[in-house]
Amino acid sequence: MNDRVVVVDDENSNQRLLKVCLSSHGYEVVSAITGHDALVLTAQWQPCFVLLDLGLPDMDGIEVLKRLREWYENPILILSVRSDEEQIVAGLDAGANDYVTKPFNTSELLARIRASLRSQSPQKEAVKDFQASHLRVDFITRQVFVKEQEIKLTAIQYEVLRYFIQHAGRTITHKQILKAVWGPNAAHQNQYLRVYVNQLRQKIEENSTRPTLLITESGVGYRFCGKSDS
Amino acid sequence: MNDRVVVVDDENSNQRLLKVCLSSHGYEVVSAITGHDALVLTAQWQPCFVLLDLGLPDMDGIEVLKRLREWYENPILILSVRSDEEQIVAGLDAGANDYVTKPFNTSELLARIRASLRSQSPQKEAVKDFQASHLRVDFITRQVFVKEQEIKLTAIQYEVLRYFIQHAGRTITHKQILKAVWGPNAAHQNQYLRVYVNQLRQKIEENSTRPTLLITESGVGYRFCGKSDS
DNA sequence: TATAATTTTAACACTATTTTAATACGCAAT
DNA sequence: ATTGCGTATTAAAATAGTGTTAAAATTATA
Repeated sequence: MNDRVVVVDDENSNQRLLKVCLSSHGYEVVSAITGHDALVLTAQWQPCFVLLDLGLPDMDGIEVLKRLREWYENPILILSVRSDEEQIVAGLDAGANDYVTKPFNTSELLARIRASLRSQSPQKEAVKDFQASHLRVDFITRQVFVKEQEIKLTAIQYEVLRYFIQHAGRTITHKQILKAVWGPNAAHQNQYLRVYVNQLRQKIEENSTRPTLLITESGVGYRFCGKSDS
Repeated sequence: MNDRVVVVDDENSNQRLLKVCLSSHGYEVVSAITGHDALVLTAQWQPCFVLLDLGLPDMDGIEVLKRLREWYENPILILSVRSDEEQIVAGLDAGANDYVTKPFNTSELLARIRASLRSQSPQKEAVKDFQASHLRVDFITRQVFVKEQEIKLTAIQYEVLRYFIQHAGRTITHKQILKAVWGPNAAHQNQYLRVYVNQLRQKIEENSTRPTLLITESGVGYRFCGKSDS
């Protein structure tokens, strides 16, 4: 989850206040002055939420909100001087997650942002699962199965396997995987790899002396063969 | 998508007002007067959201909210006479989706309800208990049974067990559970975990030296094995 | 305030994993 | 066939992680 935010407000003083407040809490703030800018910036910047003032120079704020909601699914919080019921209902029904009236209390605003972010349905995670021939890896539960029989891997064994699977199909140099798993200082410890590749083969290959998944590319590195069936 | 609602408020006039207001908009309302009732009714009635007044006769409202959030995932909106920042932040951070101060405007309340329901699209059935082999946990009463014999857990022991059960099947890193139970500052206190996992094993495992439920994933964390039978 | 219960800290025994080292293997070039 | 190089295999040594217990500190309760 990123920390980017788009703040839409045409008053400079508000922009400054919000920017200070949000960035001091770890958010990366980008400001938009007009409704048009709000739409473009949100599309480009892909923020984790949007703070939207309804009083804009070029467009109706509610209209901007509706246009955003056509494709933007993260929280949108309205910040507005108007506290009348009609406007609040219109804002919420147009797709806002919350409506905060100005002047607002910053700690309340931050809490409302946290609440909105929390209630968001969990994002689709990247690759959850890998399956090829007799091997299955569940990256969520961290379980590895060979022929539907769970096998136990140590922390490093799992990391090595995960790296290979994530780069399945391409040859990975010794240096690459050593850096990825052991860190940059271990980039030349090729022996580590020999040991661990061997351990993995014992566990995941049908015949570890004739590997079909974890192939040696002599002088270069290793290559994990097998596309995920899923 | 059901239309059931639990309204928690100890004042009769508020109860009547909310009941009229909500039922005229298609909701089926059930009322709770006390915090205890709120927990039991929410478990039984499985509402699509809860309206919670914080001033209750038997328990602290925030405490009720936290207890609900241990297993209830649908929206909870706070209705309260207290409009101070401190209380609002506490309520939202305890897991509320919104905080509306009394006296409230009914159409705004309804709009905020719609917004909360919208943002949490797939409704979730509350998991009120867990049962596997010889272990049973009732999340509402916080009772734990081993072979139908109730055992007593301390507050932290219960929190640790609850976190593991609610993430059953997946490997939980030390950091994850430390953050969840002790807070972000304790993310590195692995020793806490060793002690508490050991205590739990003594209480819930048939043979604590050969655990079958709370498995060690060396170098990573722990994994709670066992799917709920229910 | 005294007492009990719980949480935190610390010490030590034990286990698992990682690293190192020694040796064997396979293949290509001479 | 022999040499040389990179790789595979194995096991012992070193390290890191875990289990266990109990005392100290803290918090809750009477």
